[in-house]
Amino acid sequence: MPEPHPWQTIRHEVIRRISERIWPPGTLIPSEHELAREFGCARATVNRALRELADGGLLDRRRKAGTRVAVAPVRKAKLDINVIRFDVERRGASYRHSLIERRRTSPTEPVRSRLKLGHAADMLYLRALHLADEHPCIYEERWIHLAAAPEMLEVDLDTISANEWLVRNLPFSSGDIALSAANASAREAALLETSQGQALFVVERTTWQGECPITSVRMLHAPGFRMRTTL
Amino acid sequence: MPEPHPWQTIRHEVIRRISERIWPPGTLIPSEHELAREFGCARATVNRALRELADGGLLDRRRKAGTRVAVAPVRKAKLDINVIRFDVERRGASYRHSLIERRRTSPTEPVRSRLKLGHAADMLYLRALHLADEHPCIYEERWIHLAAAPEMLEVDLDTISANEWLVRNLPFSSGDIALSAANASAREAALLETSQGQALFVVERTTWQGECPITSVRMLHAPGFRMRTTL
DNA sequence: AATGACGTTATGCATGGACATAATTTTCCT
DNA sequence: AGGAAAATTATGTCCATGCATAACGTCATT
Repeated sequence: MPEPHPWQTIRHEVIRRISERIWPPGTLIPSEHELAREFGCARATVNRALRELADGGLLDRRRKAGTRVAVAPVRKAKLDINVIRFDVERRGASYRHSLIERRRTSPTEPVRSRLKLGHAADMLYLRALHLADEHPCIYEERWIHLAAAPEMLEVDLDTISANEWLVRNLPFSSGDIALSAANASAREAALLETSQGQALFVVERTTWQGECPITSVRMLHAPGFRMRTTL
Repeated sequence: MPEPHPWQTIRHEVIRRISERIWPPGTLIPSEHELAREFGCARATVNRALRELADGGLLDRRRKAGTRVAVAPVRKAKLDINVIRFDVERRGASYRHSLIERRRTSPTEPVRSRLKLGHAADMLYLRALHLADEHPCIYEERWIHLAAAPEMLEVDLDTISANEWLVRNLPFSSGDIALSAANASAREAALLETSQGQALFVVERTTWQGECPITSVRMLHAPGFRMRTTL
């Protein structure tokens, strides 16, 4: 068995002491100096281990005050936001996507406010369906800010999905995501081959390049979809 | 304005070069040695910056092969999993929770398989409502493995929610989360003061201490709930 | 008793050097 | 030509040390 690196060993040992209540929640744990002496390593190595745990929410660290086991841990779960095609293909299904509508227009008021655009703007409005093994799995409605992505007008959206083109060509610097649930409208139900009123998992995402909004999308997942993660 | 630390400056500069397509997706960026020379700092400092970006999915790093700008970035969004009471109180509402049912029993088959328990086990089954300003915001159904948390039998669940007690007293080492959407049953609708069939946001969470399952919970959020995060 | 200055202390970050590891490239042998 | 072995190289990690910074405690002053 290959021996793990020291900082991983330390991290694991700290987790053990916390989960076995050797260091119950709220405990002030030994300083980096003391732990470095205990584990026979440099302080930087202890720091690396403790910093990772603090990032994960298991420890609270403050200068001078020391390091405490978090009392009410705000655990951080990492969600992987992937290109839809990859998710589908990883499940062993064939991927296809189909454009339903493509219109060059001005955004409606709610979209403008979501993108923090005060004025009207030249945008592309898309509606598309993502299919796994020819069954619809996601229906998306998307606004694309043409000032941020003028090349989008030339892209053949039957070959590549807007999402994938954007991700490949406009690596964004920030974005926000909202997850919620909504009842399917009659139109949405028809597209997703389900019935009106069916509960759908909704992902809304807006991405920015610095101050400039790029795209805002609302994705409705077919019934049965579950987003999983670990913590 | 206080000047940020060198590694943050470097991280930011790398993000800039990626988002402005100075280094388009797929580019092999300079080695740590070269960047260290360029920024006039130690290689470890560059390493810290690049490692963070690779963790976030913006860079792909491989020994010898070098560091590339991710082609199809799997962006990582961090979800904060908090104690419900905090979320409610942070919104400026008063929090209360109310126990609906408390039963000591054996788990049903689906619960057993979710907890990876082959045999029957002594468990506590709880149903409870979380209220914000006296309006229901979450209805939860929870199973607690008494072998892992025997003290749970003594806890006054009108004073503290099961979730909060567990989080404070049994810091867990791992867990998994599934997010989905479901239509409200008649009973669920009544509890959440909504109508049957309403789309609800569902969070299912199972936590473990090493190999030993602690608790499995299904939380139904009242209509309008949105889980937000950034990336 | 409240306030403010100051020393102490634990974490945060940086440095420069080193060795480890993985993967590519080159060389050498068959 | 084909394949094995060795050199190369970029990242991964570690160490010892040092300074920077935030915050707690103490003690003197108002």
